[in-house]
Amino acid sequence: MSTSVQQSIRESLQRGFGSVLELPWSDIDPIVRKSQNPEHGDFQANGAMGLGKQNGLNPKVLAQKVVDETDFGNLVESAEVAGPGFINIRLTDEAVVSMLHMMDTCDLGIKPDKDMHPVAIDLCGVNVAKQLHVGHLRATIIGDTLARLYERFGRKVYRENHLGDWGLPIAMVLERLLSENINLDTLSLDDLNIAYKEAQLVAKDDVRGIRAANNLLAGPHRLAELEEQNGGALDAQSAAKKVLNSLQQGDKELLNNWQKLIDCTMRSVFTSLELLNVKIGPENNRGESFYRDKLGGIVEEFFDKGFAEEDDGAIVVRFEKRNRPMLIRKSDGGFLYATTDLAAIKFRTQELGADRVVYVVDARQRDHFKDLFDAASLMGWDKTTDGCPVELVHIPFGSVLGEDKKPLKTRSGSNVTLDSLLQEAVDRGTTEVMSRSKNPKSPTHNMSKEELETIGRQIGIGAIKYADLSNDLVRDYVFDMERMVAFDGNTGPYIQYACARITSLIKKGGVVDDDAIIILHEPKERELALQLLQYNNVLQDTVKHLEPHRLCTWLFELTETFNSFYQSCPVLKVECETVRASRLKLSELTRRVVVDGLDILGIESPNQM
RNA sequence: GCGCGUGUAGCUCAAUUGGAUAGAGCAUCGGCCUUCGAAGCCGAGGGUUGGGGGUUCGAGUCCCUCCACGCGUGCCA
Repeated sequence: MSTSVQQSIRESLQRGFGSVLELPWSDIDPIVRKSQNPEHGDFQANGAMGLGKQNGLNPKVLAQKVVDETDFGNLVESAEVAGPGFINIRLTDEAVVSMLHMMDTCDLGIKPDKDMHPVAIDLCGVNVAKQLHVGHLRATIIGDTLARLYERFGRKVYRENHLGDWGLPIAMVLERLLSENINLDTLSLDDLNIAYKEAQLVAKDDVRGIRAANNLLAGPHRLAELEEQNGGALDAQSAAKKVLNSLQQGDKELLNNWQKLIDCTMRSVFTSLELLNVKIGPENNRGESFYRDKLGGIVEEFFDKGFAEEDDGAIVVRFEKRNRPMLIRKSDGGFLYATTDLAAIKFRTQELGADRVVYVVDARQRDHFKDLFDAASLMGWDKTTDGCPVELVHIPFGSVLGEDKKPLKTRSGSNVTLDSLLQEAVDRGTTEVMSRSKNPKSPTHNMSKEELETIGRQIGIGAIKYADLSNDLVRDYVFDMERMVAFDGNTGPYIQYACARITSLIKKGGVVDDDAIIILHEPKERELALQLLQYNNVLQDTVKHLEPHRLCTWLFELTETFNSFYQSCPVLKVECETVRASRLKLSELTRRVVVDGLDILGIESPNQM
């Protein structure tokens, strides 16, 4: 028997439908779902309506025949036909108990994926000389969570931090700093950031761009951006090009200085990433500079295969299904980010051997990834070298908005840095924990300041991450710190709190008996058991759609279900020893699942709070 | 102009990808602490799913058409 309830029911019904319809059972989808309404049983099968129609049978008659024919073993207590042809199924308590015991292993019933190819995830997207801001928040934590999810299924994951560490922007910063004789060894990221902005301001002579954008009726966002860049000193730009040229020639001293900019940036970045509790370190750095010597070859390859052509001095790749071409080389011979991305996609599929490449990049770059993926498949990089088809996926996430529903800015109108955001969340979490610990009844009452700060940090960071991951990724969301760190409602702290209560309950109850038998007499016990059995399904669903909010919603439901159970079913105070052991075991299983689920979301589970 | 996306309760969001009476949480109102952590539990009110057509046993979900907002739109990343 499989630990996935749904799978077991599905297989039984596949055989049932197969025998009634005289069709190969493996082709049949009985569409088994968890029932929304408890009155309709534990699960329902919706397949009879469609299959009846396809085979010229009355769906209700078909459903009844299937119910009569299907051998559910000891799994099902009742299977009834309702409405236009729903099959409502209620499981036997014995089956629920037995599957729950099977889930009670160290992997919690999650079996490794059969696919042994690695997964590459493009995430974070740091730019050298630029401070992390809210925009990086999503690319980082969504990417890290997807990585953890794949790892939970035993997949090897390459977290690819595709640094913006090469090209004209960096050369401009470097040129500017060197020309002002600034000591690169004592530089702070703030200094760098200022230099970056100044360099951007002076070096971009983009009047033509504004005119073109006006003609094209570009959005206000883009226009503002272009106007900001206007101001044009061409000599600054040519000086920067000289620096870039020397860098590309391999000038030792210059490269040495360039490395200092990267080191300075990454020192600060890794401090933030560590606070964020994401598994991204120096080993994940593989930025634009890594691909710098491959770009010419990439363009050559497109030429060789006849997919590239010259147009107005630039090199473009054209696609049959749309007019918009992809530029892979500028008319001045320089390369673009598209070229680097092509080199990266080739590396990831052909050298790393990934059969899934996931790009966690904001939704505004949809068109770019369409082009990129189509170009990659023209070149045959949509298959690994051992012939496995590669899935290229862009996760287009929405923007983080302020209260005014515009991209989040500080009061003065500048970008909100990630550090300031995280610090505020940590402060709020810590304040709450501290104030709660003043209560003599609180388990945190006698804790040291350091311990309380640790918990405050776990809560604050967990709040931000949960708020981000718990809604549909493609949508923009309004950043509301107040709501995120609230301890009631669908928030990270609510789940952490529920988990802390279970932990302390178990601690108080002494040892959990591994051999205890689970007993389901009370409706709330059964409800909790059924919810726990969904874990496998939810994780598979989450990894299939790459939508963390599915896991979030389910975890919230699980903790709600537990709290409800806990309210009506005494655990430690129940008289009957076997019931006590059973409820303790249910609690322990819940705790382990919540901790595991939160860990996939990159959220810590404090024992007290 | 063209392309892409979004629109669900006062607010913030779900809806098992076409399934049964559209569900949660905040907020509001009403109950439950001398009993395992009340950061909790139980209950109530609140909806023309942006509008209008269509497809079918069944549509928030698919198709068409309007509307509103956002984003993108050839040498930035």
